[in-house]
Amino acid sequence: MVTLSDVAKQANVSKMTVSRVINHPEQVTTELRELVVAAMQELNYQPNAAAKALANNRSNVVKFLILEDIDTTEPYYMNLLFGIARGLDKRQYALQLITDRQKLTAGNADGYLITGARTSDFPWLDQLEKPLVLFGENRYGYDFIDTDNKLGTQMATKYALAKNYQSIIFIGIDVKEPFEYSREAGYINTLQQHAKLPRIYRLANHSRLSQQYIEEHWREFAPNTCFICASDRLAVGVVRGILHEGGAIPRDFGVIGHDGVFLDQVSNPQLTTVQQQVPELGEHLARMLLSKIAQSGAQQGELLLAPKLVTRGTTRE
Amino acid sequence: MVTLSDVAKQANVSKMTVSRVINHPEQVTTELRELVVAAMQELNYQPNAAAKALANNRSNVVKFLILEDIDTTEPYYMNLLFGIARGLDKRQYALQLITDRQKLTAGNADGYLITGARTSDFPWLDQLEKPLVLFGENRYGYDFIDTDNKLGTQMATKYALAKNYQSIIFIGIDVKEPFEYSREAGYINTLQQHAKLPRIYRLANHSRLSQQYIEEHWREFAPNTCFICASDRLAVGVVRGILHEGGAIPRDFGVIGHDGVFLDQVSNPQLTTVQQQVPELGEHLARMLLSKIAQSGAQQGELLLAPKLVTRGTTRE
DNA sequence: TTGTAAGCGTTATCAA
DNA sequence: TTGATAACGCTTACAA
Repeated sequence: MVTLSDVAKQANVSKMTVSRVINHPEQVTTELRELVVAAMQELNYQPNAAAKALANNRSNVVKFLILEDIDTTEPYYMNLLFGIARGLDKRQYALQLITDRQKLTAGNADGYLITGARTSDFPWLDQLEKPLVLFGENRYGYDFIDTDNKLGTQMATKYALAKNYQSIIFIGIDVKEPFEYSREAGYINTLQQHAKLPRIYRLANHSRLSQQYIEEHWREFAPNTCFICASDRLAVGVVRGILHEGGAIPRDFGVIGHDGVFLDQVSNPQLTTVQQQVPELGEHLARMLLSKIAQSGAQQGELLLAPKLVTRGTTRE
Repeated sequence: MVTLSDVAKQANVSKMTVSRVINHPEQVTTELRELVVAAMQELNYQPNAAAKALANNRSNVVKFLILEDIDTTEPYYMNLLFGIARGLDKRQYALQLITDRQKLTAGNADGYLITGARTSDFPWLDQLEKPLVLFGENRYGYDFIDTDNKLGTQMATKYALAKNYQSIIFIGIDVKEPFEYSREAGYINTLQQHAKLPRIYRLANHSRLSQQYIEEHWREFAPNTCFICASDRLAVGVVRGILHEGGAIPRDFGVIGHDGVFLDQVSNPQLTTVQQQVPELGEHLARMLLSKIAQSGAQQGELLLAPKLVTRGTTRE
């Protein structure tokens, strides 16, 4: 294994000069810096993360806690995880996946990424001693990153209006969480701007339930209606319900989902959906946490990433 | 931060005794050991992974390389990842996710977990200097863990026969990989034992293709046929094709998938499928790699985990 | 600007 | 069986 000392010898300088070239290059003269850089390349020097971590009183590990039930976690998290991994990689950070909150404080970590946190979790979040970034909106001042949920449903609703669907109905998820409020708000705002009355139904997030709902209330839905759904799961059920009742998609009925991960593509027809930029969200999560760690816990604020409206088979051309 | 020294003081012993209690407890007398354990608990001692790693010339990091295209990786890997995480956690190991093989040897790691490796990858795998375990069958002597693919299709085929489907057709994935050969072998064996002739069709792994295939060859399939599919994707397409042609599932046509992750449940009707024990596979992967690391790279052999046949709506009661 | 020395928390080695 | 010492590779603090 090539160490700092090896590089130092090769470049005829002290270990410290090599260390400075890596961490504070501006403190080193250009000639020495170039000598050292050349030596590092020649020897293919790979810094030892453990030694660095020990000297810095760090662990170079970040924990990712998923509070939602795994069985229900759709493919979504896979993409998020890859984004996080990409963000951590650049700084040689590794990841620990946690599903049991008890294990969060066991072992070492420099900070925490937490998803699925609800209001009831905030008390124990406050007890944590390491920097923390949430994935998902909250209104209590925790740093977070999320999709711009409001913008997403605004885009979807505007699109449905532009495609001349007369009646626009929102199928929401029956939870009292900020992401759902934001999605509903985007829908309501846009309708109001067009002097239309909102119609919102809320269901647990299962395709079976939304399918059943559509079938049972079929007579209430006139042709020329578009359903804006708070998830692709709900959207898939709505599509099935409409097809089961003999409705024509996309001619008489439009359906727009939300999330845009996997399910939208395997469904038939493929869903028009508000696609979250999941890997990018993950990468920003990692970046925000690392910079919070570097700034010894300083507040980072919030970051909303714009989603993309992907138009496919469940809305008019 | 509580260190070994703190515990040592508290217990009135030397650091080394504390270290031994942790790593070689059999070398310490019972009384001292109890004293030390008590002190560790009282102070809530958490070993410093970085220091341990440095002293052991380890990194306490394992890299997980995914060679397949992420976009096509279904939810499957999420579960695998959680299994791996669980296996690593117990020994305070952290994970780095890699999708770019170039990055595998950048930075530090004590070993590699690799999935999606094909024969063409073996040359560069041989160049790797750290212990390595593959996820997925291979016949070149690399240590690996996989589902017992042959057993899975045997179970599926026997079940179809037991349910009195007369004709049993295999819809395979059109790749030349051991897992596919094993799945086909399980099907062929079982049919031969029942003096029936195998019928195998191979397609790329997309539901659209299998649906299309069924529709285009519909007249070739007599009622009382069961399709054994090499993936849930293919199975979902087969179901759609049958329904589209007006076939009755499960009365006249049975469909059995393979994998049992997510897709089987969101499909309608829910699939009968050969369900892989994915989190367990992940946990065993981690365990095998850690023990290989501990044994400085000793051969670990192969491990096949039995899948479960989950019977649902696409086969007869 | 560069180098020296000490220390981060742990473990292996060797001596008692 | 237990303890003192040195070492792992790096960085901070201080000296030159």
